[in-house]
Amino acid sequence: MTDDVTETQAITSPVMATQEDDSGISEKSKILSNVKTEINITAANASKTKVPAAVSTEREPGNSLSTGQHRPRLLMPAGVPTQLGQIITKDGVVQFVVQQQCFNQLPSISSGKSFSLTAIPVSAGTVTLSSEAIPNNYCECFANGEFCKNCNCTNCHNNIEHENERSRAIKACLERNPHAFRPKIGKAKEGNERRHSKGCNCKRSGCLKNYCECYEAKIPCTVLCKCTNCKNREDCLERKNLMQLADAADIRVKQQTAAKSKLSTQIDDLSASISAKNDGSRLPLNFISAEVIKATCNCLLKQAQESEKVIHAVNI
DNA sequence: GAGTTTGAAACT
DNA sequence: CAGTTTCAAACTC
Ligand SMILES: [Zn+2]
Ligand SMILES: [Zn+2]
Ligand SMILES: [Zn+2]
Repeated sequence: MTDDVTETQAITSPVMATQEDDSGISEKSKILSNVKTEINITAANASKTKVPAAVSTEREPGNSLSTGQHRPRLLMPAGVPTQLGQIITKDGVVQFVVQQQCFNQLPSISSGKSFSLTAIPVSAGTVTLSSEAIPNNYCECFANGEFCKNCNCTNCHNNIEHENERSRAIKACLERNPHAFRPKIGKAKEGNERRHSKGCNCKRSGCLKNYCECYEAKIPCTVLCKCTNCKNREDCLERKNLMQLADAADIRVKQQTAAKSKLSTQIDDLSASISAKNDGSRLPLNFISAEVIKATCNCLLKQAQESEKVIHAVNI
């Protein structure tokens, strides 16, 4: 019963007492932070929940290197509070502020909006929360401005059934941070090149791995970047080589795919011809003869040789 | 799949 | 503004 969901007014008065003006979340955040430090929560439990994010989702149709899957990189907008999952004491009970799932939104305390609480009994001193007691309030689907698809969020409201609620949440996020939901990396505007709006701060990747937001977006580092040992500047040889290699790999993949489909059709033709020869009275097995095996082997050999050629070309 | 590396965002 | 912490994605084996 201790995990029950209770109602809002359980929140301690100190939180309410301080501020009535609607001026800002930052005030609330401060207050909540103070509460947090008082409780002395172990670090692992203080689940900071991240907030709507401008995600660099611009995905250029043509250049799907490797998987083509872009990590939905979080470019956290400043000015958006991150105090979801706050823990508040009351009568020896730790309460965890939960919010409507998947809206990446700060529960509004002073406005008295209703949200649920998970209550966990606590002895004095440090508190340990089980991880399942901490709901995941951050949802990447929402951050992407999308409806929830295959995320394992519970009690999800980020769907068409809750359209009103959802658009309210979006609006609220945009009010706090006008840049929320806005892809911060690329705008391929005519004339000027697209670039990272803030630049990266890479130290160890040389900006040649997807850890680097610039590299991930396939753009060179700029003067805005504060990276060390950068090998992703416009004029950098390493960058150019890598790009070349990537292109070559891309070509290779395409050619292999083409070869595969060719082989596949050839096999289909073969089996069709077998069927044609088989007038119904005899088993097809009889026609897997030396002739057929030879033809198949030739196909495979041809494909192998082509792949070899391509790999050779790449290595030059 | 487990374990490590990495850097953005948050926080101080 | 710099140093620290956090944490999930990228990466490695
Ligand atoms: Zn970088
Ligand atoms: Zn950069
Ligand atoms: Zn760089």
